[in-house]
Amino acid sequence: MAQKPALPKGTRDFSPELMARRDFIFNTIKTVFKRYGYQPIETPAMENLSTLLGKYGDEGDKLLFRVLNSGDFLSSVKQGDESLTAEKLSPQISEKGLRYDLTVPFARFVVQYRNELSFPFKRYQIQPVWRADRPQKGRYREFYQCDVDVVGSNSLLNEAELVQMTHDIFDALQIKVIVKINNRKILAGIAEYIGRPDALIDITVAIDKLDKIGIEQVNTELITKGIESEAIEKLQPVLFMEGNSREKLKALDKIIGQTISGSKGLEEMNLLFDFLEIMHLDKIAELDLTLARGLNYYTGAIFEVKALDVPMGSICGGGRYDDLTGVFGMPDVSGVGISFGADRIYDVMQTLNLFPENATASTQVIFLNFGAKEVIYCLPYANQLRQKGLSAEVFPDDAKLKKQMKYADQKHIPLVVMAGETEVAEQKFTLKNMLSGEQLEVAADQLITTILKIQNP
RNA sequence: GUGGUUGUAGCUCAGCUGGUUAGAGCAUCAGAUUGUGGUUCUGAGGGUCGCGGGUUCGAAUCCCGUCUUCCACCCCA
Repeated sequence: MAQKPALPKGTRDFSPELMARRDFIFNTIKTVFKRYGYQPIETPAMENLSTLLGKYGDEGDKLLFRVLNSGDFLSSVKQGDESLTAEKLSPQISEKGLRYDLTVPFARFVVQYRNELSFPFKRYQIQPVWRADRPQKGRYREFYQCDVDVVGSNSLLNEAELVQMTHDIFDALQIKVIVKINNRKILAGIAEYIGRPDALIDITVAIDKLDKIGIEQVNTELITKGIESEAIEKLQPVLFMEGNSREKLKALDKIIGQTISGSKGLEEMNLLFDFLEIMHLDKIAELDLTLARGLNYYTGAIFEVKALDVPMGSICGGGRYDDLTGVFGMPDVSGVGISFGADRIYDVMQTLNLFPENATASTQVIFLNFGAKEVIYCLPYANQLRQKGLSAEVFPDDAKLKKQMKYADQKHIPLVVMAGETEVAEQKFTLKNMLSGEQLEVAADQLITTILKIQNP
């Protein structure tokens, strides 16, 4: 019985054409990562739920894909008197989950191999992650992240380097971006200043929506979260703050300069912008106090990158986490990193038509098949081309020339080599340029040099 | 998780207030062209109308459920 082929919700296939473009993105990103001394690692698609749960907040826990235990996973389930809920059943039948991001598995990795790594440890990691979210524009259930992180260094130079790599990558991809930067310590200082340090998360999440829903709705949300009106009143000058990054930092100093975390955060940001100015990166980076970022583990700088010419969620995000390795038993190791969302970058480049034309070309030369004897005549020459570094193929079947030509045409193969009875007898080949349609005859011993000349003029 | 939306050939879509045998374009394959693609002409194949149930003499069409698509919220790359 034939079944309809289909994919799980929110997942996609990638054809050769798509892969050529995706590889273009991955290669660009990788090249930059390596240029700054980062080394690749990979971790499994699955992690134990114990390493995943509780790292991303309640929302994140809900979005984790859980993997059922193998075998008769129900046999050991203990059912009490109370009714069975998914929440109670889940830990009994599932102990593994698909990774939700690359940062937490990396933290696990660092702790596990701490004695073999030399710090600061700089790694990059390009792998898919899974989230059981509802798919929509730019949001998938399986997508690739390209993470760069450095752990074991507190220096703000690392933050500056991440911004610089971000600049290099999007410059190479020709996407115009703005890097928004904020600092959790500043946010904490603000929460402290208005007298609600406990409500940091609620406050930042509400502020994060400022440019989306406006000041009044933000204030409404703060009220529903139980923030007193005097506190909201004290918050207003921060929300209305204007000027460039430096001016904002200066103005903030008057407001939260006295708070412990606030002053620390301001100090960090001033130093970071010093670096960015020296590196001439202050044009693409800006301080954005409304940037909150949900991931719970960030403690210092936070980043988000948005494409300027396309309305789309962030294509890149990251920040500093002072104690992510702490939960795995390795305290006081600070890390900072950023993650590039390859799939969203793809969507941005697709809408802006930024992919280079020749990204799909693969085979450079094809030998048509005129029959058994003729193929034997061609085979050594195809091999010689491959040894010279050209990609060459020989059509496997003795099909009609029309079909073989059509194959070459649709695969965008620029050069076709033909050898039938006549060519074999006269020890030559017929070369056809598929772009111009021109044909020329070449002596067999001249074939390789002629093709090389055409391919690398 | 909440609200809305979509589903007809491989793809993009027509298909009227329910009424004979569900259509088009593109794509595929074959031929015109026995050693020549991208243009043209001719022909052919391809459908449980997402799936399940209901209403009806009769359902692609109306109703319910379910899955899927896309969108908004939540959250996020």
